[in-house]
Amino acid sequence: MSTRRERLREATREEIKATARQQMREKGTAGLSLRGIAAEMGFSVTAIYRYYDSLDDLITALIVDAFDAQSEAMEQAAAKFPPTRYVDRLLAIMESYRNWALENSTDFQLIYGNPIPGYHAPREITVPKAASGMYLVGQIMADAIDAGQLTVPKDYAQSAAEIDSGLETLPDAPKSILYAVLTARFQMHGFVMLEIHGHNVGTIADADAIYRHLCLTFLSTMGLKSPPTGDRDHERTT
Amino acid sequence: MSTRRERLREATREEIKATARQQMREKGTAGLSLRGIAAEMGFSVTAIYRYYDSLDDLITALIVDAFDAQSEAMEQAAAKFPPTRYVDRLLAIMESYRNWALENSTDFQLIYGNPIPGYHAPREITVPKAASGMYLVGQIMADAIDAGQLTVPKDYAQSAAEIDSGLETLPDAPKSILYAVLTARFQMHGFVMLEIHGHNVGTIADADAIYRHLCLTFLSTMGLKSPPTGDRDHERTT
DNA sequence: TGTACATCAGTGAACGCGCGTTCACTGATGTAC
DNA sequence: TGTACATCAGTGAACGCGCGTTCACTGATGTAC
Repeated sequence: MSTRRERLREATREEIKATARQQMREKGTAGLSLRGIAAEMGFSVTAIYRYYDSLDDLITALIVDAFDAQSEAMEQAAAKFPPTRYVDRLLAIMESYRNWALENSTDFQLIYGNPIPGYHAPREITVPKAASGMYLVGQIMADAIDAGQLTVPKDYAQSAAEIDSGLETLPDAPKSILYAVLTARFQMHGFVMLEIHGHNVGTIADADAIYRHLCLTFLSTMGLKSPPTGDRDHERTT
Repeated sequence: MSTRRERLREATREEIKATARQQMREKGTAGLSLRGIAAEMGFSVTAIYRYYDSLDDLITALIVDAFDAQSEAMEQAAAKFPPTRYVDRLLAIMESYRNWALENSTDFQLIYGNPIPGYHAPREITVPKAASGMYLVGQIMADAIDAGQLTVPKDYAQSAAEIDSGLETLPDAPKSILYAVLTARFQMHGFVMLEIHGHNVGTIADADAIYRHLCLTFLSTMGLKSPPTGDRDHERTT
């Protein structure tokens, strides 16, 4: 039950964040400023303070939004296939990791790039957010293994001791699966980070193809025999 | 044949860069400023202009240095073992990638992180520099394969078409090897990037162990049967 | 060897800029009676 | 239904800060004769 005023207020808060994202797109994450946002909106600078206590406050809100948006993108990618098509869902998520980063590269940099000078993120907010997308991957992977569509590589089992002591304990997932998830994650993250900053230029001609191949190679180390088809027929209309 | 004046001049140029690195360590890459450097050195701001034409000029010099230092760290790591101990050399390089990044994290961020606002790196300088460490890896890997110590995984051969069209042509190295190098590189880079910004916190307890295990897992996909010993006996004294 | 001059290192004031934040204010919108 | 008052959105001036860069300058160091 929100009043008209509350709705307007919320709308303006959103508009400020949207304008902030636009500013970051144009000038980079470090180019973000309250004055720039206000000017873009036709506001006076001080009006912003009605909606956010400080610049830090606004940045925190942007970071939270970015984590949520990234998680949601991954969930939506998975939702394009029925729950039991585990491999298709995994591949879709892996593709969505890169796609979201490319389409929202300043949000991606805001989360994973250099910290903004003078800003310190409250850890209690960012740490839990950061892992949520990876939990989803771990869960699907566990289901896929239960269903016999994927297997944990022998290598992992042989070196269980190192993995056991090296990783944190997670609820509902054995450490071998966490390790597999991380392996994929590091590759995805490294690829995307290098791509965003232009460091793949001299070596990679077709980034789409190589990234996809990287994902498929990973799945094949997880025991996948042949590439999934990913038929459009089976995709859900969202 | 350098005059006394030229040597002093060069020493001051180096001192400025060293102070700049210190400033970045304390305030982050975006906190770098000519005024801050001058104050730290007990100089007036304008004295810096005797040595660098502008802030951009200085940043470019720092970037070039960082690329060189990273390459050198990798070469020195490889040099700890005799030339034919390919696997030990590869492992040492992979470890040095992370170690250098952790020990020189602001240099690493300067090269691979968010661009500094207002600064645009001259591509003709940074692009060739960036790849030189990877060439070294590719070369050792090719030698290791020739010597029968490693092999290109079957997966790569099967999907030669995608790799062939997706990658740029390199001198002296087949694309399958480039692909293998990139696979390792993405993992290393992703791990380090996440580690530097604190995103491994909730999941990884012993980063040293997991990173090493990641490297070994990679080498085992390259056909390595048992982990290398890396005996200290065989290491060169540098 | 000393002298005249050119070169170079470093100074200090000044310019114009954009920044986050504070403060006292105006005027519109909502609420209680 | 109208009136009195509280709440809230937004303004504009001002503060103090740090920034890169330009400019005319002083004094020391090196060089040519």
